Formats: sequence, C-alpha cells, structure tokens
Amino acid sequence: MVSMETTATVEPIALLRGAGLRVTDSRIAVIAALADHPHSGVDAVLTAVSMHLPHTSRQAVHNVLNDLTEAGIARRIEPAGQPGLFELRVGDNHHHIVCQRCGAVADVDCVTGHAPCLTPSTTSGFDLTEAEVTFWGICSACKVTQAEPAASAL
Amino acid sequence: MVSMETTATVEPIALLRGAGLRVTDSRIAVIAALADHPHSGVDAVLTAVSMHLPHTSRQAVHNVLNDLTEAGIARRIEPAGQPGLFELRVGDNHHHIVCQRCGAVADVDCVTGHAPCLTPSTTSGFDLTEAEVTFWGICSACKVTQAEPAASAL
DNA sequence: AGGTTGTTTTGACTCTGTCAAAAGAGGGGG
DNA sequence: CCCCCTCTTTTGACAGAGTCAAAACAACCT
Repeated sequence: MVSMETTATVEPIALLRGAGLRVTDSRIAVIAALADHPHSGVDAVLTAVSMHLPHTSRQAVHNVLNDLTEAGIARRIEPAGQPGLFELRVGDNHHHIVCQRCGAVADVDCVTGHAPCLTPSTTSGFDLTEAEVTFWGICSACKVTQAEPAASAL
Repeated sequence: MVSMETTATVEPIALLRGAGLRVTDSRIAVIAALADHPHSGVDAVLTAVSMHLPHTSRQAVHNVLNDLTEAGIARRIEPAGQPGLFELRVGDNHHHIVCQRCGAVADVDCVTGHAPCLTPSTTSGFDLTEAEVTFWGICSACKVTQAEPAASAL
C-alpha cells in the first residue's frame, strides 16, 4: 500500500471501508483523482492514477469506477455524444451544464432545491424515480477562443 | 421511387423538399418509420425500412437519420447507456421519460411551457443554449412484469 | 502467517457509430 | 425527353467506448 497525500477533503479509506469495499491502491488513487478533477472520464482518471501507480490498467479503472458507482461513492454522468464521466458529489440532487463545443462540464445546483426537483406534466404510467437536467451552452473559454476548443476539456 | 401509403400524418416528400434534400426511397421510408414508431434507434428504423426496401444498408439509415437531424426534420436523443434514438417531434421543447429497466421512452411536455424551460441557478460563465430534462422511472409494463423486460422496449 | 475471497491484469470481443471510395439515382438544364 | 452533374447509397474497413472471462495477485479475517 502506498501512502497518499491527496486526501485533504475526502477520506478514501473511510469511504471504501464504509461501503464494504477492500482498500486498494487503485481505488484510493481513483478517488483522489476524482476529488482533484471531478467530471473526469476513464482516460483522465487513468492518466492521473498512472502518475502514482504506473502499472494500472485501463480495465482496472473501469472496474474501480463501476464499483464506486455501484457503492454510491461516485456518480456516473453521460452527456449525449460523450463517454461517461464520473464525480464524487453524490446524494445531493445537482445537475450539469455542458459546453457544446469543448465538452467541459460544470455543476449546477438543483433547480428548485429538492429531489426529484421537477415533476413531469404527464408520467405516461411511469413510476418516477429521478429527474435529470442537463444544460447545454458555451463555456467562457470557448466564448473567447472561438477558433479552437478549450484545453480544459481534455 | 416506390409509392408509400404511410403518409397519413406527416408528408415526407414535402418535408424533404422543404429542407432542400433530395427525395429518395430511403428517406421517405425512414420518415415513415419514425412517424409510426417515435424514439426508434437505427436498428428499429432499419428493420422497419427493410420491409419496404429490403436492400437498405445500415449505413444508409445512419446517413438518412443524420441528414434529417441536421436538416431539423428529426431530433436525436441519447439517454445515458442507450444508443441514439430519433423522433420527428421537433421544434417544441418537450422532454422524455425513460424506463430504467427496459429503456422504453415516452414524451413529456415541457415542464413550464417555454424553451429553454428552466434556468440554472448559476451558469458558471456558460452561455446557456438549452435545458434538457430526462425523467427516469419504471414503465407500466415493467411494473407488472417485474421479472423480464417489456417487449415494447426492443 | 495462511487461506479465502475479492481485485487486477491481460487480451479478446461486442456494440455503436464514422470514414472513404466506388457505384448508383435524383432532378434541373438543354 | 434525355443528359449530366451532383448528391445518395453501398460496401467494407476502422475507431471509440465498454464488457466478458480466466489466470495471477493482494487484502484481510482468523
């Protein structure tokens, strides 16, 4: 096991133990990566994790992210046309605003304050579980650089 | 060109001409398929189209759907974890409710009546273009058949 | 420390969609 | 009415994202 210093705000070990998941280097590193860079995809997480653990496989990152998501530690979002992104902010019903040019994602607090924060006019016989809101727009970086996508998107 | 009878509600030829697109059998058949079965994916459209035009390729369906979407005749939605779905209802700001078990999709009229029908609390510097709402729940078929997915989903 | 069980690695595979070149068809001009 | 230019469609290879599965390995309970 490797000691990690990036545990300022979140406490990976406690999160994992609390979820009944074994504490492994990979999982700690993935949680740290998500804490540093929310809305990261598998590639971004793998890159971050590889700095501490060079032999980490892409599949391991997939495994960990799926495990964390199932355990309720992470949440997966998937804006149309993009690969899945992950974040640790979970349990509060917040939403996202996505840049249509560069794919950058920012958090948006719940529109009306409670979950599910919206009620459809007609549910067509569905039992409603959740309302997911995605705002689309152009991020401030792309507004300036009308020529090339913002670097922050990658 | 093959004569189509399924043009009761929508008029494919007029739609295509109006958009400056050439009128082809494939395009007429795809529009007819979407008129009959909104929220269809490429596979479903291909199956429907193949009944009239057995030699239609999957790529042709992709082409047509992309062309229709760019022309504003069709709209593409992509619920998380599902392939893209297409519908002809376009221009009204309506939303969708998706079954978490079988993937069935139903339309939901705009939550408050105007587009964009929601305003985020903070836009994080983004220029807002659109608000997309996806409701998640369990469809009536899946409520009954708690064991196997509803056939309507396929 | 030892063994059981859960993780990680490795690599093949599926699914969805795009790219590109050649063959074919729409439709405006003659 | 026919021709020809251009747009569509076919065909087949390819790319991106993710899953499946078996063997090697590590966490952690006792």
